[in-house]
Amino acid sequence: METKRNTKQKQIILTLLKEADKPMSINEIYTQVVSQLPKIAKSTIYRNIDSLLQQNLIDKYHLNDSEVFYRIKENSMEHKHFVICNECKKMFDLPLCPIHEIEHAMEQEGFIVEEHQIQISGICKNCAKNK
Amino acid sequence: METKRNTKQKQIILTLLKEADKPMSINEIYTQVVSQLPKIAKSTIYRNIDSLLQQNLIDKYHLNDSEVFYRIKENSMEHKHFVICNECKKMFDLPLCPIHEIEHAMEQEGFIVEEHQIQISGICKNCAKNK
DNA sequence: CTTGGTGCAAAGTCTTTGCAAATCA
DNA sequence: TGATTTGCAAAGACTTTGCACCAAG
Repeated sequence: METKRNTKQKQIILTLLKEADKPMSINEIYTQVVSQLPKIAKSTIYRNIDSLLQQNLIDKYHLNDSEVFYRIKENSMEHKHFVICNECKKMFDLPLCPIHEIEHAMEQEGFIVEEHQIQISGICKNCAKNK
Repeated sequence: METKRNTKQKQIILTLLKEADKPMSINEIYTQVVSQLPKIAKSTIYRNIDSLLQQNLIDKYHLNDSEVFYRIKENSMEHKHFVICNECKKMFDLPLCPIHEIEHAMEQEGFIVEEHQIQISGICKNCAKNK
């Protein structure tokens, strides 16, 4: 089994994702990290993100139809989904997760659910107001 | 307002998606269409898919973490989601949609839901059996 | 006819990979 | 020290665009 080293680059990325606690794109991550580590390569971001995905420390999301986001995993007790505003692109927590009941129904039919994601988009309160 | 022509290429793509009635990737679409129209360019597929999305005749999905799929829209009465098997990559219909109740809750908080998608993946009955 | 669509090739994006040098353990 | 990770540059994969020609309305 391969060993995962704890490099400065990886620590910074992980800390960033922890403190953001919201989904971030590769570019957002890169821009932030560059300010602390000016010489970091984008490929290092990609490689560390892959590594963190393998280590199950982060999740991957498609929150709108073209961008990929990554977010720190919760204490496994907290289960979170997100909603994105099509106007301001801000993300909001989804207050509840309606999948579990469905999972139950599906597992009775023999399908083993491993992962699920929900994507909801629309217009947030604030943007709706300013229209 | 721009006019949308009904070209042979577009008709073939639309018919293909209608008959498949499951999400297809650009490559799947291309491979199928080429057998009927050997000279078609992949860019024509992309452009027609964009056009069909604009016309609201098809939907775009990310059903696994890297591929994009397109599927014909239902008679607007039928509202469908899909489940994908991580083993055989087959897709199955999701029997019900649990989003509407959430939408309601969200709209009471001022968020206007425009779109939603659900992605569930796991192991289907058949693949689980063969393990 | 007139305008939008097509095929082709080239250009853009985003992501991955090869490699020598650097760094962690 | 020994092996993984880094930065850089180059290669890949996927998607978009420019343009001359074609075809739908």
